[in-house]
Amino acid sequence: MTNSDPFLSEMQEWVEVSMRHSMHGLIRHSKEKGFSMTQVSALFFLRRKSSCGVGKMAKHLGVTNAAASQMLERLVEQGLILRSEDPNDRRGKQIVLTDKGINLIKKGIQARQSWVADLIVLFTPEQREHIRPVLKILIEKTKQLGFIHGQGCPHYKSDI
Amino acid sequence: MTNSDPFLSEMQEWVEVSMRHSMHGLIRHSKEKGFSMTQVSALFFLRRKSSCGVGKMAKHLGVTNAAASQMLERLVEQGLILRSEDPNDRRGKQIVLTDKGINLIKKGIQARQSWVADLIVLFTPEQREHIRPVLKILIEKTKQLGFIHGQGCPHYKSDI
DNA sequence: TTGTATATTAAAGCCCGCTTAACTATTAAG
DNA sequence: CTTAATAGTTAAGCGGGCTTTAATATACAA
Repeated sequence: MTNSDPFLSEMQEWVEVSMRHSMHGLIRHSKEKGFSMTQVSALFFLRRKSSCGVGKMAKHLGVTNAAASQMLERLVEQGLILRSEDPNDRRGKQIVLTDKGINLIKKGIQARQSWVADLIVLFTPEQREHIRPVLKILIEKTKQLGFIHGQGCPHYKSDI
Repeated sequence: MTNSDPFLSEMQEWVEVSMRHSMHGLIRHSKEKGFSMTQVSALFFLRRKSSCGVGKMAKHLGVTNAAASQMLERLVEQGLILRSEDPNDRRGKQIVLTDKGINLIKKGIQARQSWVADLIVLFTPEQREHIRPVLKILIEKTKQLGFIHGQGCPHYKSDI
């Protein structure tokens, strides 16, 4: 059960501690604003996709079309998304974020990242310069990973 | 709105990409097993605290005592936690994880961190040796942060 | 003993998220 | 044109998670 690779262990520990702080901020923010994780997940997905149909959203969330349709209806009522007919295929709908929805997401991201501002003041300028190139390569490789996964597993790309 | 500090931006970008992968794994795992985020959050909290009372749990989750009591009852029925009388104060209850609950959490953590194993193979041995000391200091400082926050803000320490 | 504070439980009711099944509307294929 | 296939909505129903309100049990203090 235990890890023999210290590099893996350290990476996992870093993910664990950073996740704890990020989730703290995001969950508290969502709860205060009265949004469920499903709704937040849907909004984050829309932010990445710019626009999508009901079926795409359902696939992303891993629920039926009916469930997605109902959930999106609530988001429309709250003024967070816009749902209009797809001009190319009138069977479909185009769903986009409203300004209100965009602002809500921005607040969510801020809440999720607020601890980072508290963290970085703990580093000296020398430490920062030492950390930066490592961060860059971590980000770069992790993004590659996302791309690879995106091809092999097109459904359920969580954006939270 | 935009960040002038490149170090802050890079740290935030890292949080964003790593969160996406971690949440992907955790949400999918929880959904497959049929557990809500509230339940998962409660189990993670118990894992950190070893044991706690209903009131503590309610404060952690940000809900009323009644809500926490009901949710814990469901976890008892599922065999994930044990709820017994506190011998020191017979008004209270002691809640601890069962082996089944511990195993479920371990699976959740694995699901959350599975992408890390895919990530680290992308690094050369030289890169790993370069990254490791940086990870150590990031972890160390972030843990300090958690401790500071824990004193100023004793409620709502999210463990997810 | 009599309050008073603390902690847990029960009951009623609401909303959310999900499912299945049935339905409408549009597009594509024969 | 008829028949399918596709996209989305609607309705009924279930259970979860939450609240408020009220009831209960224990501990401690005057």
